[in-house]
Amino acid sequence: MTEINYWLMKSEPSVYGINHLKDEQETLWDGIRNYQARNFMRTMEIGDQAFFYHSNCKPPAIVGLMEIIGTKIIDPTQFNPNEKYFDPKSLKKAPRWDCVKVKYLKIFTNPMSLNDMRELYSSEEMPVLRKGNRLSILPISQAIAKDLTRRLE
DNA sequence: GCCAACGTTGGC
DNA sequence: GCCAACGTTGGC
Repeated sequence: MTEINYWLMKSEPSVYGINHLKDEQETLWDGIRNYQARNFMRTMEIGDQAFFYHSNCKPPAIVGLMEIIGTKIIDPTQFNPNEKYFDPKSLKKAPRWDCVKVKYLKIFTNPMSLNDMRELYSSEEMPVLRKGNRLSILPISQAIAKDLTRRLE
């Protein structure tokens, strides 16, 4: 049995929330312009699962679950001058940014807020709790993922 | 709206 | 390669 990996992916609900994903069912997770976050995406594999985190809202929380269904996809927004995420320094020959495709799995009836997470886990075991961590894509350990899955229904 | 934390840029 | 200036994230 091969083990899947788990991730946490942030998005602002006013920009693209879990309900948007539920409506669309699938989406490209594009617009990531941070190398660390990009590098995490590059290690994702099809079948991995990601917890959907609502950021910059009240309260910040894990609200849903999704599955990675496509990897190492060149982010099309980097080449479009009309796009917010246009990167004039990215060359078609050597694209700087790529992304993954995700599929909606579920919305949790009882989301887990950032405060809840702080009470349940330490910042050592859960990177999203680390002070000043602004990365929008982060790994989640097997142990935490298991616990989250058990608590979130 | 504030601001701490941190990433990126670019002059030198 | 250093580092000041600047931009962004995101909790509060």
